[in-house]
Amino acid sequence: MAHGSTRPTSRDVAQAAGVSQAAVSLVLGDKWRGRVSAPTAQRVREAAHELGYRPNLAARNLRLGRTRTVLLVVPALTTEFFAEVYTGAARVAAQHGFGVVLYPSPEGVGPARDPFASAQAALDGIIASSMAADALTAIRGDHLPLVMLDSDPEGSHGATTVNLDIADGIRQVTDHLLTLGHRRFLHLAADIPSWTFDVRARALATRLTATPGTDLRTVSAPISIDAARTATEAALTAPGPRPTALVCDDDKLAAGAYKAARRAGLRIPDDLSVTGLDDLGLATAIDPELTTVRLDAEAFGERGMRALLAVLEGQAPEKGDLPVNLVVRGSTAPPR
Amino acid sequence: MAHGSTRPTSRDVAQAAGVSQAAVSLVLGDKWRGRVSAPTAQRVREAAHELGYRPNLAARNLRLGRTRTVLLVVPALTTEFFAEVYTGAARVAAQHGFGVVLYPSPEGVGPARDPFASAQAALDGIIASSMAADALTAIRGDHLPLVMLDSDPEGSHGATTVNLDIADGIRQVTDHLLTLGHRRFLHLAADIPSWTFDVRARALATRLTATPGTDLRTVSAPISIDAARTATEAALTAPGPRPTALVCDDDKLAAGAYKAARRAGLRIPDDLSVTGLDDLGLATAIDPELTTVRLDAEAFGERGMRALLAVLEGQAPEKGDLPVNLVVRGSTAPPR
DNA sequence: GCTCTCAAGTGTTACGTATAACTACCTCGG
DNA sequence: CCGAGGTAGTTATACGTAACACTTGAGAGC
Repeated sequence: MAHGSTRPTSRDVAQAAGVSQAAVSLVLGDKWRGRVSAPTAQRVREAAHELGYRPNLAARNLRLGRTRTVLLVVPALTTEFFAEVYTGAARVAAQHGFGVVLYPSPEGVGPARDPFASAQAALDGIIASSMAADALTAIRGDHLPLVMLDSDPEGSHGATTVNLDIADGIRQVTDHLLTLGHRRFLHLAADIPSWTFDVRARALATRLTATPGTDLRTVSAPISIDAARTATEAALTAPGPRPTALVCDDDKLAAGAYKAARRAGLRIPDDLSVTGLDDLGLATAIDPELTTVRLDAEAFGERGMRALLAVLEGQAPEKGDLPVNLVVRGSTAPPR
Repeated sequence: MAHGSTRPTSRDVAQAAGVSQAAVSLVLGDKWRGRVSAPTAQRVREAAHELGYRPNLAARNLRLGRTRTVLLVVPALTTEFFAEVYTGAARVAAQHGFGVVLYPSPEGVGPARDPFASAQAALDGIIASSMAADALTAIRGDHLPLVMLDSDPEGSHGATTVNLDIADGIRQVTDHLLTLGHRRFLHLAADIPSWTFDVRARALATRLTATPGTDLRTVSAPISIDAARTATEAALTAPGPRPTALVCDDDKLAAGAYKAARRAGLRIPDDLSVTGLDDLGLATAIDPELTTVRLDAEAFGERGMRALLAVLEGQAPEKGDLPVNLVVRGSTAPPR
C-alpha cells in the first residue's frame, strides 16, 4: 500500500468501467467468455490498466482458501547447491502459477524458529531438505502437504520423499578409486546428523567390506573448509600406514582436505587422491580440479516441486531416485 | 489447509473455550490485559493449543492492510554473498515481526518476470540490489517503499540507498599494491552494468591517474570462473610489458584469474599479484589465499532492512556507507 | 402471442481476522 | 442510594475478492 492515497480495488475499476465489481472479477480472472461481452471486457481491462490496479493477494488468498505459495526449507545457503534447488523448484512452480518462498534455517544449531512466523506467508505446501530437519517439528504441527528432499523413505511419516541416488554416486567414486588401485581409504564425513550423510557412509563401507584387502578409516568434521582442514590434517599425520584415497562427503570438505594435504607436504593426486560430492563451482576453482560426483541440483528442485504439485492435486508423484554421475578430474590418480 | 478436515479458526477456539471470537483475538494478539480475566485468557490459550490453531495469515493481512512481509530482490544466488545479505535482513526483520521473501532474478538476462507473480506474497516494502535492476521496472509500478542496495544515490528516483564503501575498498587495495611497488596494473572488471562496478573502475582509475608513473589496462568478463580465465589469459599474453598487479572486481573473477595465471606459467604472487573483492569462502579455498576486501554482507543486509523499517515508520534511515576493509593474504607481494 | 433459451450482466455472500463500540455487572465514594 | 469508573466480556463490522444465484432483455421457435 502506498503512503498517500490508498491503492485501487476491483470496485474502483468497476466504477471506472461502469460495470459491477463482479464483472471485473470475471474479466480479470479470465472467466468472462459467455458472461461478459467482448467490448465490455476490453473496457474493464483498460480501466484496470489505467488505474494501475493490482489484485489484493491477501483478499484473494482468503477467498480462495489457498495461496499458490510453497515454502522451501533448506539449511543455510553456504553453498550454491540449495540456491540451485530453489531455482529449479521456482521454475516449475512458476509454470503452474505458484510462488516459492525460501526459508533457510538459521545458521546455529538448536530448534529452528518457527518458519511460518518468519516467512509470514500463508502456504499450500512445503518442501524441506532433511538437512534442515530441526525445523520440521514446527512444520509437522500444521499437517500441510510435505515433500522431503534427501530423506529416509522409510522414516518420513508418510511425507513424500524425493532423493538423489547418492549411494550410487559413492559406489561410482569407490569403484573409480579401486580401479586406480587404491586400497587404503579415508572417509571425511560431514558431522551433521542427516540421512543423506548416513547413506554415504553406508555405501562406502558396503563396497569396501565386499572388497578384500581394503582398509577404511573415518574422520568427521562440520561442513567448513577450516574444520575439514583440521580434521584431515590430524588423520593424515596419525601413526600407521597413510591412506592413499580420501573420499569426502562433499566438495567443501574436499577443499579443506586440499589445504591439509598441502600443509602435510602431500601432493594431490600423486601422494593422495581426493574426491568430493556435489560438483559445486568450487570443484573447478581449486587446483587440481576435483574429481567429484555431479548432483543436478536444479533437476532436484524441479523434481521436488513436481512431487509437491502432484500431492496437491491428489496424484501420485514420480518414483525413482535421480541419477548422479562421476566427473573425473585431476585430483585422482593411481597410488604411487 | 489440510486434506481431510478443515483447519481450526479462531471461532473454533472460541467455542472450545466458551468465549466469543473477539476474546480469542484479544488474548492471542496479547491485547487482553484489562479486557479479559487471567483465567479466561489461560483457557483460551489452552484451547488454541489443543486444537493446533494457527491464525489464517491471509485473513489477518486483509484485515490489517499490511503483511509484515518484505521482498528482497537479488541477482542469482551464485555466491554466498546475497545469501548472507538475506541472513542479515531476515534477522533484523524477525526482530520486528517481519518476514523476508527472497526473489533471485532469473539467471538469464532480459527483463525479469514479475516478482509479485512469482513470490505470490502481498508486500509491505522492497529491498533490491542494483545488480538485479532489470527487475525494477516491474517493481516501480506499485510504488512500494523501496530500498536500493549498492546503487547510485543520485539516480535512484528518491528510493533510499544503502551502500558499502566499495570505493574506499578499492582505494585500500590500490594503496596496498602501490606500497608494494607495483606500477603496471590490470583491472579485471565485471561485465555487468551496475553502479557498484562503475564505482570500482572509477576509484581505481582516479587513484592511479593521481600517481605518476603508473599504467592501467582493463579487461572485462561476466562473473564466472571460466569467463574470467579466458579474458585474463588473453590479457596476460597480449604484447607489451606485462602487468604485475591484477585488481579483480570480485573474488570469483580472481579465482578465474588464478587459472589463467597458471596456464600462462605465472606464479602468484611472485610473477603476478592478484586481489579480489567480497571475501567469499572461495578466497581462502584457493592457493595462495586471496588478498581481498572484506564486505560484511550480513551487516549490509541488516542495514538495508533497518533502512526499510525506518521508511515504513516514516523515520529517517541511517546515513553513511558501511566500512569495508582490506584483508592481506598470500596473493600479493612486491613485484620481482 | 407466448414460452424458452441464451447472453450479459448485477446483487449478495462468505472467507477469518482485528478492533471499535457497546453492554452488563460490580465496587466504592459521597 | 446513586452515579462514576473499572472489569470482563460480547456484538457488529470491514478489509477485497470470487463465485453462486438471480435478473433482465432480446430473439428464436411454434
